[in-house]
Amino acid sequence: MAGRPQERSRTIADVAARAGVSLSTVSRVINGTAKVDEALAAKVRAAADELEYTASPLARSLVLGRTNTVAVVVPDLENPTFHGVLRGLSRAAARDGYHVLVADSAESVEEERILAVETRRRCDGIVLCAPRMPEEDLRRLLRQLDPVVLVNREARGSSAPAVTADYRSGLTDLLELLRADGHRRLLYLAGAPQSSSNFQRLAALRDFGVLHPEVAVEVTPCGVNFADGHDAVDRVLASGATGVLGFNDLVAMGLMSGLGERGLRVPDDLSVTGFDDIPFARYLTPPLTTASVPVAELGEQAWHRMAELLGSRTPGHTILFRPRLEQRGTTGPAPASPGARP
Amino acid sequence: MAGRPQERSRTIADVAARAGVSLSTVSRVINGTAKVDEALAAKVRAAADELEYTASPLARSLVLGRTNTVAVVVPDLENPTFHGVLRGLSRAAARDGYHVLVADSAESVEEERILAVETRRRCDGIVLCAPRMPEEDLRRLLRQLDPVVLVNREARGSSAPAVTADYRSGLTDLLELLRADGHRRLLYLAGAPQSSSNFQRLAALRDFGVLHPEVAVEVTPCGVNFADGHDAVDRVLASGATGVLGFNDLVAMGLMSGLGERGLRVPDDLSVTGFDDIPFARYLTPPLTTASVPVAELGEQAWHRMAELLGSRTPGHTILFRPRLEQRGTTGPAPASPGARP
DNA sequence: ATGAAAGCGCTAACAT
DNA sequence: ATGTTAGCGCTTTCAT
Repeated sequence: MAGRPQERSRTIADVAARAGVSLSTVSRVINGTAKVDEALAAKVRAAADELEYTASPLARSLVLGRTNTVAVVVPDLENPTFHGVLRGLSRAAARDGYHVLVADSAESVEEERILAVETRRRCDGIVLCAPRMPEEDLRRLLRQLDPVVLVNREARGSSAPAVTADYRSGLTDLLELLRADGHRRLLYLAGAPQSSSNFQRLAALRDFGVLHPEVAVEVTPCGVNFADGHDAVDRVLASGATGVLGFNDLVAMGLMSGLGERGLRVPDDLSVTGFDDIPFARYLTPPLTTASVPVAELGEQAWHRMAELLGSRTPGHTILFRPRLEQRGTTGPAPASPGARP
Repeated sequence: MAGRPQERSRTIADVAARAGVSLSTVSRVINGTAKVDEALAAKVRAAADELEYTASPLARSLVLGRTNTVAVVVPDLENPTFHGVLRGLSRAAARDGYHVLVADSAESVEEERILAVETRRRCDGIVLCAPRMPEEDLRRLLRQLDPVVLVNREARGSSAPAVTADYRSGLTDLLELLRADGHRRLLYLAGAPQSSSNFQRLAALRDFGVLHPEVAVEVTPCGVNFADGHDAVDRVLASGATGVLGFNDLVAMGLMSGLGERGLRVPDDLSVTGFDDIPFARYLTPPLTTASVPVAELGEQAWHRMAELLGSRTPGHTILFRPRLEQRGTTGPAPASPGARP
């Protein structure tokens, strides 16, 4: 004798009727917002249980002006970094009873703005990953989106808190490592030219150039994916560099794969570094030397900043994770005779 | 003379007042639901533009009984399979003007049920990935969740459409490949014992055992992660198998890493296969032989099934993607003397 | 073709 | 302590 599925879910009025009380009393009992006689309260709870009542989040949101939802806007759900951020954020938010909406702008900077604004209307705040948006556009957008937390970049002139990694110091560590290993010709495979984190890496390169004029550092545009790294192999070989810094782990892996196809050995012929320390990095053969960025923690901290904003507590400060150098198997002493290659 | 940020967003009443018309007229113009005099319509549009008005999705949802949102519930956002599903789903849904909510049950089967039911109230339908939920519980849950689309498993006795890969045939392909390469002792590293896709793989094992009694096939519990595969290396060596089938690519990679540490070579000493064909699989050294599952398409098709359900069109049929065998570098002829190992 | 008014399900004054 | 009522912002009868 299975009952047919309930056509429409129960409303607070059903519960009130069944318990023989007013709507407000039900509301008060459910939310514990005011004192209600224990006998009545019990009746209400019983009625609610019997009807399997739960309040409509929609109706509550409308009247409370609060959705208990935040959205995370990312340029590309394919990127391992955003997986981590999303995971960290989603779990942290869930612990505080918040839901998360995810919006993927599919790499389009145009879309990103529209998407963020539209999405904003369905939630209480935005966690924004917009690495390539020009800073001026970003500032304007941030005002529309408020409250908003930035991930992986900052915005000068805005009070929006950011949660990011210190890409500059991470790359500096990698550069110093290669220098200490005797490398004197280095090549950086650049990521998206407009992106904030690429910019920071270039800054590290400049600092390094000033500090160590004896080391030649070149830059070549490359990209952010495995395929980009793979395709860069010719330029890498032509450069004569003995140490190559990939924009990220994916690029480094792609390069290593291409190098392997050419019969070159890492780190014997060439040292290679990545960036991010994605889960597989340590398991490559050889394991990838990289700068480790705690992506899930980035997401978690992004939530904490957001929670502060939502609770109108003191706006949290921007927080920077310093990447940790992971010296593994793809870097080693510079080869004695860099020219001597197959 | 920058205006201060608008405190509250504009309502339809603001637009009506500014255009000198009634609320209904504004609504009709905005939604194109009825004929409105062109002159009036123009005034409304102008007013809406000037006020940067967009209707509150919340209020619309409440009155329309439709949120234009679907949720995807996954057991673990860390799993590469779900990344793909989420990506495919999110983009496909976005094309149809739908938003996506993501809920991560953090592996807890208990939570999963509560989470799904709770999340369901905030959206129009659920895309459910619940590989380990007992089938009876699942059936009950499906009724509460309706409409719902299942990913990566089916539920007998329920009309909920499913989108999944045919894990059984995928594993069969892998088994046949190893057999053709002369392997006569095989070992399967099992995933989560309760999981549907593990179950299907075991079915393939049984079929294969019947068909090819000359091949010995063992099963050992292992897991679903890199670390699980890595930790299985002792059991693998003890088994005397010359061909090992990892539950998935992660497990296979972990195993290969462990094998490497022991000085064993793949595929010379041992053949290894994965499952899924995650993005890195082809780039490992050697590239991983695996059964390719198009995860993003799984997500995309899940959306299409959901869209059918939401449009109350004929409920879509369950759809099965047949994994494609990717014969790459980790499999090869069985070694002449399987016992002769370091 | 347009407007007035009811109502989606809920909360929070405001009464009592 | 409990009930009555207004109202969140919108769509949709129902009149005109």
